[in-house]
Amino acid sequence: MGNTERLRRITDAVRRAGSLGVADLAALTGASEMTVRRDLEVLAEQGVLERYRGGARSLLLRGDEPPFALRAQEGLEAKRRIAAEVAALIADGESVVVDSGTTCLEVARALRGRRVTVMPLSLHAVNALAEPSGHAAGTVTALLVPGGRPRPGEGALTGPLTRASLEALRFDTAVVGCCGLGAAQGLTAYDLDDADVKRTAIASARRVIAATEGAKLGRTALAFVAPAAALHAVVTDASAPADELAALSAAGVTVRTVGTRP
Amino acid sequence: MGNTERLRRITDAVRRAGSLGVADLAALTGASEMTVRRDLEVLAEQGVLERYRGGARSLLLRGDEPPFALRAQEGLEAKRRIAAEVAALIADGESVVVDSGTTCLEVARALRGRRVTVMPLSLHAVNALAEPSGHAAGTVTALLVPGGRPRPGEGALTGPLTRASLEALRFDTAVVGCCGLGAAQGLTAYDLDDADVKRTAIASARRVIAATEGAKLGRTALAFVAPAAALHAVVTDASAPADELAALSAAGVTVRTVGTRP
DNA sequence: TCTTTCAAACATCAATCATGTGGGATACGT
DNA sequence: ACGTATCCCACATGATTGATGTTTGAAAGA
Repeated sequence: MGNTERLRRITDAVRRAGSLGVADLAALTGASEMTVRRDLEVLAEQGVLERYRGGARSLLLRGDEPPFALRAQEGLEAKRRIAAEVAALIADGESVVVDSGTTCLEVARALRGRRVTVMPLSLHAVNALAEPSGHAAGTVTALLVPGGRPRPGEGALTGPLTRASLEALRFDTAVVGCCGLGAAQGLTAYDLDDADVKRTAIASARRVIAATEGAKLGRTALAFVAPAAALHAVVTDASAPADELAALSAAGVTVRTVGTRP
Repeated sequence: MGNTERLRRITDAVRRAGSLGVADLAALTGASEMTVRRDLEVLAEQGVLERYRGGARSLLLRGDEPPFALRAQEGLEAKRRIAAEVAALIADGESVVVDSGTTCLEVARALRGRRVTVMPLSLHAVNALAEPSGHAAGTVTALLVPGGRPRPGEGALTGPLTRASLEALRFDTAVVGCCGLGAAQGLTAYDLDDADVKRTAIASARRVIAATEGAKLGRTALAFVAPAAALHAVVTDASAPADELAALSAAGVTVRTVGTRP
């Protein structure tokens, strides 16, 4: 779909300006007003913006995270590389709990077909691992679904059922994503329920790997999950600030950076 | 996709004959050999049959149930009507657990957008209820995902995690499907794990509705789930044998038959 | 070795989707 | 209430995808 780029530009423009007219957006994107309207309808359904007669205003005023569908596209290449590196750290036969989020979704995809037991914490990842992996008979990846209520849009499973599912099991490895990470502030997330799930996942795993884009390093989000010392390894990309990496390393975390180029 | 019909015919022909050549199937379906080969590949991936050089042999020799994708298409109209009737029996605000199986999948679809809390016991139904219902903001249907291991193909969630999820909750209504049902033999299923889940679901609901095609009435499958008296209502279609319906009625079950014609 | 069968590559057709255009309906400002 | 700008509903068009068939070189089995 080539409309993704246009949706992104509309989202950005509206967010930057606060609100914008349909005509402005049509001029900006080069598309017709009708197309812009259809786009706005889509974005309004995703909760990105709110429509009013003549234009739209952004609902993501501040540090709110953009909707899943958009984030999943951004920096896909880097996420894939990070995911491949994480998958390489996981041995056959292991049991792994994989967090929600777009980076971890790629990790789930990278584990598809591997001889491992996986419990993904988001519906997106569940779908990525269920069935369509091909050979229905010779399926080697064992899939475990946790209970919970899916958070709208994210598909992230949360709540007491998720907690109970995690507490009933012990994993070799937990792969967690984050919204912010640093040696000083530890691992943080935007959503309180998510943070709770992450914490429980970390508690039921022997080894914890954080998978995150470099841009998240040094940032802090609302909900505290765990101190940096709770992590055994961090896999990130080359865009990560060097001082943060050094600080994490000094805190005893194994740091792995995947190149931005092949 | 118009290929469904051809897939069904190939499946039937191979099952009837035990094994068949590619040329025979091409002649039977009127399609080219290449298309038949591609179909066989698909069916082999679904575990329906096994390929060998020159043809394929059926893997569903006995009373095994055909794969989910095929069953989901058969009698869709009747299933939709049954599902609509079941949905009409459920009041707004109720919490409902919906069993796995193709008929119950339609029930889940029928509940989409209703102001109810739903816990579906299969991944297919989870996907039918998650997100793409439109308005991300004004989503009224509360979705609860049970834990468990999805049974390959079926997507039916089973095992201790599923059991634990069910035992942690109490529902107003359980909608269960079945592979066999009768006043004498009770409600039965093919799969032992499924039967266990069904039993647990029934135990944690105040009211139990069985939704099933008429053809299942009077049949018996391997695993016993519950006596007919455990059911409060049965919704089926006009193809159900009258004597079975009468016997169920006599056992104190409310019987509802939806017409085959609108 | 030779024949049959298979699968990758290309061509074709239909279906679907994205987009644009016109016209009638609708909402907002005055 | 009126007028105008805006919106949405159809329908048309171009692009993309998916299913099917044909060809052809490779591979399996006799």
